[in-house]
Amino acid sequence: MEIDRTSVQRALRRLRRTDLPIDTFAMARFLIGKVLVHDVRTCRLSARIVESEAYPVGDSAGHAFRGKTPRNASLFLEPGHAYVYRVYGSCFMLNVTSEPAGIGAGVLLRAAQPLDGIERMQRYRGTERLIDLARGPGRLAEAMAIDLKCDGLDLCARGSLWLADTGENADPVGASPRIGLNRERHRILRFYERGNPYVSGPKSLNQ
DNA sequence: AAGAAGATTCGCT
DNA sequence: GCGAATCTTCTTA
Repeated sequence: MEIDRTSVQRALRRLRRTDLPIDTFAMARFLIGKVLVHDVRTCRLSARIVESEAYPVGDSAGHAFRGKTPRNASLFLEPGHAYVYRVYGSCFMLNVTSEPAGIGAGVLLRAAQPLDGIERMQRYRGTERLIDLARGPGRLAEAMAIDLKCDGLDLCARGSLWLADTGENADPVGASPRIGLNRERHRILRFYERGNPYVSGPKSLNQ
């Protein structure tokens, strides 16, 4: 039977820190099929994560590569914290930290399938098109009301921004080089749910 | 002090 | 497909 992913009657189990892998590669795969939830006032925004990118230790494209600074400090928190930064003047990127405290690494959330709060997301995004609400990291952040206020939040605390497991079986996960990078462009560090139309990037990367 | 680059998006051709 | 928008951070191109 087809699983209904549009119903608000959805079983969302809050992920605890002990549920998370303590490894950047494993975290990037693990997050595919999980749900990102942001409770803003009385409205719940939620979306199923369908695409991620790993920025592991030693990656010269990673923001932690040259050590800890005020901007990237959140990357050095325990696994399951949010690292949010602004790029190109107007876009926010949401990452989930993925290594033990003191080690800077994370996973970028690149695309998601909207579940709850779709009307609100449409307003934030300025478009009705479901497929475009969170397809791309900047769009995902805008749809989910993620900005610098979310930087450093613990996604495993009882806060408004959290991760959930639906209990559904994960679909097959594909891998490819990352998108939009010059450094380390050869590495296979992007993960996506195969065949999911909410995944971003060119078709050639989504086989 | 100034300039380039950047984990992107949107609108136009 | 291409280029502008937009602004913070890091480098000295």
